[in-house]
Amino acid sequence: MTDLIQTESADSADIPAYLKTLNAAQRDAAVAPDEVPLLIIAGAGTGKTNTLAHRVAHLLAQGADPDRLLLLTFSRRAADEMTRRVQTIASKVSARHARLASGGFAWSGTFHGVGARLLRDYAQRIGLSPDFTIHDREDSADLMNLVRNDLGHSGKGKRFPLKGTCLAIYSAVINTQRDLANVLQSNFPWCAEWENELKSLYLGYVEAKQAQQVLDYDDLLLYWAQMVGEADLAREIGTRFSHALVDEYQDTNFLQAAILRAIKPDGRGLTVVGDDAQSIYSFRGASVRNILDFPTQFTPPARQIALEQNYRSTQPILAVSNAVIARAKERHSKELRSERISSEKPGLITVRDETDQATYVVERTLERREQGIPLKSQAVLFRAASHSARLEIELTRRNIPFIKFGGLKFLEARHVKDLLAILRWAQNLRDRVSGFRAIQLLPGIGPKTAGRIVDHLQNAAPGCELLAEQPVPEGAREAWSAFAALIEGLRQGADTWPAPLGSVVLWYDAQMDRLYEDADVRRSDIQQLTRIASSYPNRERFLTELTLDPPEATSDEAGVPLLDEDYLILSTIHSAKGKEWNAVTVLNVVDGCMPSDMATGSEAEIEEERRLLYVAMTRAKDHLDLLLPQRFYTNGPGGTGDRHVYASRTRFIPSGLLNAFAERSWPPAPEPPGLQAWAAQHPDASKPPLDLAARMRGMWK
DNA sequence: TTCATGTCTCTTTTT
DNA sequence: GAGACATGAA
Repeated sequence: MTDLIQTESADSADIPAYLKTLNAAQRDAAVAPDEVPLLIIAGAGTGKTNTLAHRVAHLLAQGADPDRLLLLTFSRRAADEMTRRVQTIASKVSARHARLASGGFAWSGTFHGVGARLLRDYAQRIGLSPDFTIHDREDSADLMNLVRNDLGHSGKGKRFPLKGTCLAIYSAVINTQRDLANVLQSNFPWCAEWENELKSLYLGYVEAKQAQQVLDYDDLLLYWAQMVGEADLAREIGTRFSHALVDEYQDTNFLQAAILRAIKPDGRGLTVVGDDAQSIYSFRGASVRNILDFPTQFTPPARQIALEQNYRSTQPILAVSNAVIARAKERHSKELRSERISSEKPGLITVRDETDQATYVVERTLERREQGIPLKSQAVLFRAASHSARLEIELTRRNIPFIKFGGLKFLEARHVKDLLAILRWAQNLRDRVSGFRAIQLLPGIGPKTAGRIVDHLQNAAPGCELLAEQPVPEGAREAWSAFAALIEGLRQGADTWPAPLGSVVLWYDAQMDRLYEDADVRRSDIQQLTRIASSYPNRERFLTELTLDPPEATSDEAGVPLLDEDYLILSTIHSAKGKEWNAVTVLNVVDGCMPSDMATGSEAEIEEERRLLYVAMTRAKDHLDLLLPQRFYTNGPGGTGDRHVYASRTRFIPSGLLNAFAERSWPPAPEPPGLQAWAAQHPDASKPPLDLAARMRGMWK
């Protein structure tokens, strides 16, 4: 007894103050020696990111240099969260580190973002121009389309895969590092007949990117992986970073794992954190194998620490979540525990259709706000961005502010892309995608003329691109001169910012009424873009960083609500990972949405959908509602938009699980009209309201 | 060659 | 409800 107390007090005396808030397993993970690679298997809500942040704090306390820490994760939202938490906790280690609270950790971010920075640093040594531009998915698809047309793959008898599909296949090949035939057969069987054409298309695509000094998202990883495939560079980059810590490791793909192995071949200084039950990104090449096989990839093998104490959710919420994931086919068995007692079962609410669903959510949300739960602590989650459309209408109608994460981005709007294309083209006249798009904004100029101009410029010697002399049809000459002058002005004023933006907006504004019927709605987006642009120091930074770090939330109003304003969170489940809210509502928990109709092809896909539901449910701290519209509308093939299907409860919640939920219908079924109700309203009535039998008899009297 | 119009197909999740 | 593609008029 005495012994025990002594040990305990001795222990707690040894524990530095900044680690005292952790439990034993978390602390083990935080202070584990860095000579051996470390794998932290952490269930939902077990303080995963918090533990990672404390490990960073511990490394700093032991003298690590914050500029030599590589902190990586997959999604931007997770990266922001990780960076923020690490900064907060690391700044508490000592006065010396207090400055880390605001900034610091230069190498913290998404794989793609950090990759882009490293590639710029080493560009010259790997034959890359340091001012390469980065194409987002749409730009990449457009370039793919240009090449596709050049090769004559479009419009000949049988339909060739669309540009987006071509890019998706290409991306799958890169990220999984499998060969084309293999990927086609397993993921895109309906395109298998085009294998040869696709191969030549991809060669053309790669050549086009190189000619224009453009990288796409996948290149950021591919070039990085190739770069550290060279022993010299691998060593150099490996020693540049004393430690590499990766959050959400279950979402990494083959390339990302290869990068880590290359810079930390013996695993020294390497820490990865993840949860195989939350792997939801296999559609872009993520592989659970990365986390399952991690320990054995090193000698000595990685140390493994599991975190199973859940601090987030109440017991009843965790119970149903555990039950949902327990039915998964293959998983790292672990049972999360919670000590948060509650008598409130998660709700399973049946509503008639999506309109009722929206009304219910709004009323319930307001009710909860009355009970003291601010809107910001409530979230509505859904499988696909479009599922919240009706809810958004209802929220707007009732003047309830909200922010939506995921789905169609601001940057994907056509008019925003137009404006960016002008700026990008001015930055790099060889950028055919931007030029092709920008030039066609002029009246009287179509694809043919634009293509010709773009070709001319590509072949012109650098510095000799004479815009005013480009061949344009007579009718467009005047408009072209004005446009050429605008571009020249932009090129000369490349180092002033954001002043030149004004002239572009002015020019574009004049074109908008001709281009768009709803020009006024789009104008407010242009205003917002101007505001965002002004916050960057120069044009180059604006254009390169916007692709990797675009404004991630959209709201009904132009401009993000003020920070002190309260607003409801709407988010796709994918974008919700790593987050938590007091009250969580999940929309459309029906077969067809969860699992999505698009993802029922293979068992692996269905299993991922199950994990997706698990991720959604485990975001909730105190209140969880799953909504089951009895029918929902689809824009299915042949349908005109108002086709609806009758839906049934998701297969992931079988009947055996129902008693763990509080089942309700909404709106509540009306009291059956009849005597009882009537009698209740007329307690003194002795006669029925209408005695039909007496009337029948009376007809014959 | 551009531009307006009609028909057909496809519709997820993120960097 | 949008994008790809075809068709025909200017």
